[in-house]
Amino acid sequence: MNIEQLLKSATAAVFTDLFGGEVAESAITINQTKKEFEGDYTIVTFPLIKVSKKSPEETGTMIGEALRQKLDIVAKYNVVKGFLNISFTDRFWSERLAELNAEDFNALPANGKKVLLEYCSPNTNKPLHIGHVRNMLLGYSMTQVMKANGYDVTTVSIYNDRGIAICKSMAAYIERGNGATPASTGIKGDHLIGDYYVLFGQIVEEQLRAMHNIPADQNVYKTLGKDKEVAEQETPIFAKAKDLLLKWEAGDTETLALWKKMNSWVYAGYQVTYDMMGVSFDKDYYESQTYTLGKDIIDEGLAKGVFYKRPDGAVAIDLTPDGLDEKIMLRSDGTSLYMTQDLGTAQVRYDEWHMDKMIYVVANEQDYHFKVLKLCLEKLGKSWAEGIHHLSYALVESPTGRFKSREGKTADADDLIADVLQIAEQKTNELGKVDGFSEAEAKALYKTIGLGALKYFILRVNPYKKMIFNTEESIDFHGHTGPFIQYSHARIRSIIRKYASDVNTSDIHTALQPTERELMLQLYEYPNVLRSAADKYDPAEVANYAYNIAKLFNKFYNEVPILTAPTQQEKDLRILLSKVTGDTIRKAMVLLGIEVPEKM
RNA sequence: GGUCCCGUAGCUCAGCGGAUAGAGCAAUUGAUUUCUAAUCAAUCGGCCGUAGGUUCGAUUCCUACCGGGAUCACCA
Repeated sequence: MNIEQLLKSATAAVFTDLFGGEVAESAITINQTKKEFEGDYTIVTFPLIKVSKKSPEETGTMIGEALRQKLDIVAKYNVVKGFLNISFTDRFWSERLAELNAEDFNALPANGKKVLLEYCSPNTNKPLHIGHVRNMLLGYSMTQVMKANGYDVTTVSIYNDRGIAICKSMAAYIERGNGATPASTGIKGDHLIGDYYVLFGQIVEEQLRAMHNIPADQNVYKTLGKDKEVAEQETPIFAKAKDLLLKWEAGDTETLALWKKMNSWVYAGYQVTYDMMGVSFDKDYYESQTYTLGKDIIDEGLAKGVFYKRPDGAVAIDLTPDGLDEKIMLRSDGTSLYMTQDLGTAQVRYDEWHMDKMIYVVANEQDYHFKVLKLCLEKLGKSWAEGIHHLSYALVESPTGRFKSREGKTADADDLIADVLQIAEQKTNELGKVDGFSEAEAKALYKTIGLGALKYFILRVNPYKKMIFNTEESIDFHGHTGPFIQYSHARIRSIIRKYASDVNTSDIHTALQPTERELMLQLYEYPNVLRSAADKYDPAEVANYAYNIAKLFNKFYNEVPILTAPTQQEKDLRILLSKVTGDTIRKAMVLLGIEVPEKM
């Protein structure tokens, strides 16, 4: 039952009876009643007075009285200015509780729609950083949210495994690697390759210093008056990287072997991080296999007159009528661009999956790219293009500004995770929370809590807003945090364990305390939150909801005796309410990829 | 310069047409013979960037401006 819809229809019907005129249901706004007023739901009567021709108070009172008579679930009402506050009966809420327990609101029914969701998609020349963490959390959570909304979701990732970047790592490795491997150095594969990427930059600098006699205390690029990207091109090491790129493209066996070996180390390294984060993909794509895609689409676009060939031979599209610019689709030498590949890859994916929606979880610096991508596909007449959605997320910043890829340990995903786990362990021990736990159980708990803190800290922020990542705060376990919610769940489970007998799940009738009503009302909102999170592509809505439920429960827990309730009926009801609350917290947290412990 | 995104408490964030704008952190105080105090309750803290407009009603929608960021490559 959708209560708000029911109230709307009833209000519209009652309104016509009372005042004659019709009122559109869309003109009726229904909100949850604000805390400081009595009531469950509030009907705003201001918009209705034009037709009712009575004051807001009078209109509200008349509708309230009519609703009370018409619907036996309405216990009482009160009117404050243009607000009609409706209270449902205790019986009504008790029935909802039994209904919540019986129905599995974790998933809305399957809707037969297919979603392809791409996320993570790293460049294989460096380890994952905090931006990827936000990406993975959003991608994973969005996957769960869409599934819970009845979509059939397939997750994919595309590895940018070729190009000049990886060749730089390779060049540095050949120069100074001495055959190092992850096994020989004990360094995680992706970090090892990342180290050589960093080393490449250092070699460039060394060589430039030598070439131009720049003393060690002077900045190379400032002295040269050139950007790094320009200056590096004159160095031998860059020439080597470039040569590797050409050899790679020519299919040189030795180059390909090294490239494969180094990439395999990276993937093994990533896998460790993925496992820790709990993410996985149904299918991996590799740029080395897709980078030539899209030529067909270019031809198609030319044939359809959507694209045109410029005098210099490049293929372009004029998007100035759409407020954008002229965009090159294919280089004058006929080779692919990022856009070319993405057009091609999108088509290939559609041919394979026939998805209704394709969600790309990619940082907001690519907003323009995805706007162009979608627009091009639409102009090419691809009906499926409208299902494309760029889930854009903003930068994660450190309290002192932007995280630079090479400065500060906190930007690195693995370091971040390690920090959070270490602090979770320390704090959990300090509080004696693992007394009586086996070593394995304790370890599992540290992980649950540490990752819960990290994941929640990032997911609770709306994706398109840039967020400040403060390590101190991310591992805070008080207040609006993952561990607070986990703790609430553990408390609930503790009560259920102590209760020891089967929970009475029948429809229990007893007078309700205000906190009980409030909690029930919020629990009943769960499916709405699910829908909204999917519609807005925003897991933060689920995160904030879980917090609100946990907070309400703790209030209830402190105010009302559960196991020692005065009557059996009250006890039964409170146990059931606790159980449903715990279930709801768990379901919501599962959508965020956060585990919830039985004890902590 | 064009386009897009963001400006809400000291800090981190909710709210995005409705009532006296909410949480958490920080600061101060109180609650444990009682179901896990990683809890609860209370105090303190706001011209919702600024100025106009639309509306019965604007933090929320529109316009302009001011701050911050991104983007406008035959890079990815």
